[in-house]
Amino acid sequence: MENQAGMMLGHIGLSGLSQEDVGDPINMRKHQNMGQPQQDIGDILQQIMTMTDESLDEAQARKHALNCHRMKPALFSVLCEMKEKMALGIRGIQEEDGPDPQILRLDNMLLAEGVAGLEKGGASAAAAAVALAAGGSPNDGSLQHEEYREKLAQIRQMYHSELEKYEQACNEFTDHVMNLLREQSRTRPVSPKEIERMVGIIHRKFNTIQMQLKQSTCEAVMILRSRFLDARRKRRNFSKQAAEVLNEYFYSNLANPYPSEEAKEELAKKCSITVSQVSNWFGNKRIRPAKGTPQPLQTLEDTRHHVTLLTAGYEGIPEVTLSSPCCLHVSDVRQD
DNA sequence: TGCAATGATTGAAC
DNA sequence: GTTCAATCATTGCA
Repeated sequence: MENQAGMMLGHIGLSGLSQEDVGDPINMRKHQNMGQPQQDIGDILQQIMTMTDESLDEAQARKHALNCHRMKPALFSVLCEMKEKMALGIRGIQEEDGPDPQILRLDNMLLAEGVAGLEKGGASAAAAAVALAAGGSPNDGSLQHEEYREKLAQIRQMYHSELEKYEQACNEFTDHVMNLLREQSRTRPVSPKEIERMVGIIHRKFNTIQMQLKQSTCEAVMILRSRFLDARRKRRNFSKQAAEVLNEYFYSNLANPYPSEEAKEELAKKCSITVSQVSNWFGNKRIRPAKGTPQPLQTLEDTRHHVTLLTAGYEGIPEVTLSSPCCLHVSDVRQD
């Protein structure tokens, strides 16, 4: 032990210092290589090394004496400095600055999904978006919409409660470590900078845990989202009334069954479906040959042929003069 | 249960 | 961007 103390003294360059020099770190550095053993410092270290062999009371008394020793601050200051230079400098390089881009990405995603940030708006908007994507109207208050919102709220609640727990644990642990280090700094060289660095390390560790929480929350939201988006294939037939409205438009515009954007919007409103559903319906209707219903006539010749077929076998029907393609129903022709 | 009807999706063409 | 054509997947009926 004594040898170790001697080695330590030599190692940290405390040999050859006067009392005044040791009291003043600047002067101490000046004399670091001067070779004369310094009795006071030696005594202190000697006492530290032998303290473990003493009884608790004796040790406490000695500890107190050491704490009050006039050379103690100087010794700790030098030890801290050496420690800083030898060990902690390497860690300093690894310290990162600025927010982690991955955390930023996760934060943005959670914000967009309505999990992070204020509940109003975000969650509802996300739910509405999913409802729309699933083919429903955002205003229809469908069960799916409600269910999605409910599940999202559950995820949100769990996320916030876990986040709160982590933050609380982080603060508690940081306080604990800081108090511990402050306490220990009375008996071993722990500089405020080292405490600060330790706090940084703890925060980074907790940030990593937080990132994992954010990541798993994002995954949960994605799974939920895909589950509800997959429900899009679970189609519902349009109501009879909606089908009637769409058919009416289609057959009234057989010559040009391509509703304008405005017409689509109006039809969508009338049928309580989305514009894209209207587009889908017309797209399907145009290419699918309807049984027993007239199809769009592309040319004037087609229309004339159609009229000829419809009027065949009927007498007294005036000749129809056509200047453009159109569509006639049997009921249009069979009249007195 | 099989099958036709039908809403939705996808990829190519424009 | 829209439209078409092929296809998928579900619904509803006999």
